[in-house]
Amino acid sequence: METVDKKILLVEDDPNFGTVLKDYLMMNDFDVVHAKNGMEGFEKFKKDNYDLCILDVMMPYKDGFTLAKEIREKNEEVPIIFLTAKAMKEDVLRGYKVGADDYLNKPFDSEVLLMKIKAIIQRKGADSLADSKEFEFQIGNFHLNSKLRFLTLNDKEPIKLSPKENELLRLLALHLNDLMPRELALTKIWRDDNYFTSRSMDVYIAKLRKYLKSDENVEIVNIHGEGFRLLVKDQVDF
Amino acid sequence: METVDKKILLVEDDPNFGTVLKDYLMMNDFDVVHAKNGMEGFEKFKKDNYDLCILDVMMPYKDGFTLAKEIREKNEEVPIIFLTAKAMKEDVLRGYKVGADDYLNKPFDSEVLLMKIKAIIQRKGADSLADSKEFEFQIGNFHLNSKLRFLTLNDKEPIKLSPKENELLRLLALHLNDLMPRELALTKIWRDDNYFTSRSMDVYIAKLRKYLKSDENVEIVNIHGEGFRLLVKDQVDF
DNA sequence: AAAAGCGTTTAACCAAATGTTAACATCTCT
DNA sequence: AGAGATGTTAACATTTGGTTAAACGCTTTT
Repeated sequence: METVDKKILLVEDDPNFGTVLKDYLMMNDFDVVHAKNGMEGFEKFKKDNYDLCILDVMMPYKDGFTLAKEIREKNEEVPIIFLTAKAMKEDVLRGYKVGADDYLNKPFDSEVLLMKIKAIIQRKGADSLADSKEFEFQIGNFHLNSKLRFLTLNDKEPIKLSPKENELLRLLALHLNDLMPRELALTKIWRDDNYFTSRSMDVYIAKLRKYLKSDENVEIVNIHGEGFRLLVKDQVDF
Repeated sequence: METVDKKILLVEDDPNFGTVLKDYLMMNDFDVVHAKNGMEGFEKFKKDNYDLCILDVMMPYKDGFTLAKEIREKNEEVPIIFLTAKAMKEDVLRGYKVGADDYLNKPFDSEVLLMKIKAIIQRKGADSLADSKEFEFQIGNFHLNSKLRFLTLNDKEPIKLSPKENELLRLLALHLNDLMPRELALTKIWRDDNYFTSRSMDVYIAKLRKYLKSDENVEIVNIHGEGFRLLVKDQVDF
């Protein structure tokens, strides 16, 4: 699933600490944008989509809480972790009130931060893709580029997909290992849910199965009366 | 779904601390089940469905990490918070590795814990609102995914359930250890309460019993003239 | 303009999954 | 004991899905 590195917004005014932390996170395969204060942090936040925000509490011009509140107004979902030097109880409570996901006291262990980041992103990650404009998917050993309508297995010659094949596989990939309801595909792709469109969809499922057959760990399974499930066996986590 | 209190499993061997914490949480409108050790905690976990687990790390017989791992095998979703007296880095990392959602060092501020609990439960709730997380159940050693219509026992091959089997088991699980009235299933699932639907339901009860037979601690008992009760017995208690 | 290529739909047939009913055995309550 | 409720199994009916191939419509090629 992890086609693209997770994007982190780091807002930290201490240039030394900020740079070290940024480098450390980048070494661990995160895509980090570093803002030097609350203002800049908010500007950067508005310009891009982040998977996580790490905010220093004590900052000039605009403190971490205020920034968090502004971020929450724009986006209720994005996880927020606070960094703070002082561990005042009031601060901690205030942090959770503005919707923090976690809280870390400086100095902290970088490995611990990393674990927290992974834990938090992993939990959030699952369904945030649901409506995004993602067009690249990893499906077992396959790679689907649904913009170019290519399905590639390792270094084999890419399979060209027809528009319907592509849309259907993309919908399945968006619900990877989960149910993709029949009705969803019919309304989204065929724009009509009746006997014939449903039969047509089955024909396309058969076509996709034929393509996917060359990786035995990938399978489209039917859930009778409900829909289909694009299943990837033998999954490895990071 | 009804607005029922959130159910918390608290596993803490220190009787004083455990009781105080339980009372505090209950005062704050949580439904708390208190287990005195890891074994008991796991038994309790299997017998019911919880919104959150709070596990002490240092416990006799079975420590919090081991317990967390067992819980994770049964349920990948339920949030876990660790309590620990010592704040060893290795422990913290180990906790996150087994899928912790948070970590607290004793002594901690109860208000902070409350905030964390609320943040975590809220976060989970938001994530799963899209497809309403009301479809995963723990039934003894079984795990029911009523969205994918799977009934899984430990690492065995999942049993595929038919729509009616699934709906019926789900209704029973919603009333775990409690009466599930005949009439409820008939009106909700069969949409008609007559002689034939009632016989049909009995056929499905028989099918479910056959599936559930492989865990002798799980049983569907009849309450003559009233309905059925999905019962999870305890195996160990000390 | 006819032929060929392509994506899609329709049709037909078969296989699998699901649900209902009937028949009979057993249990529970009075 | 006896009536009604429940348990179990199997036959049967129905619904849904899988597959193949032909038909259709559209665009490009000859």
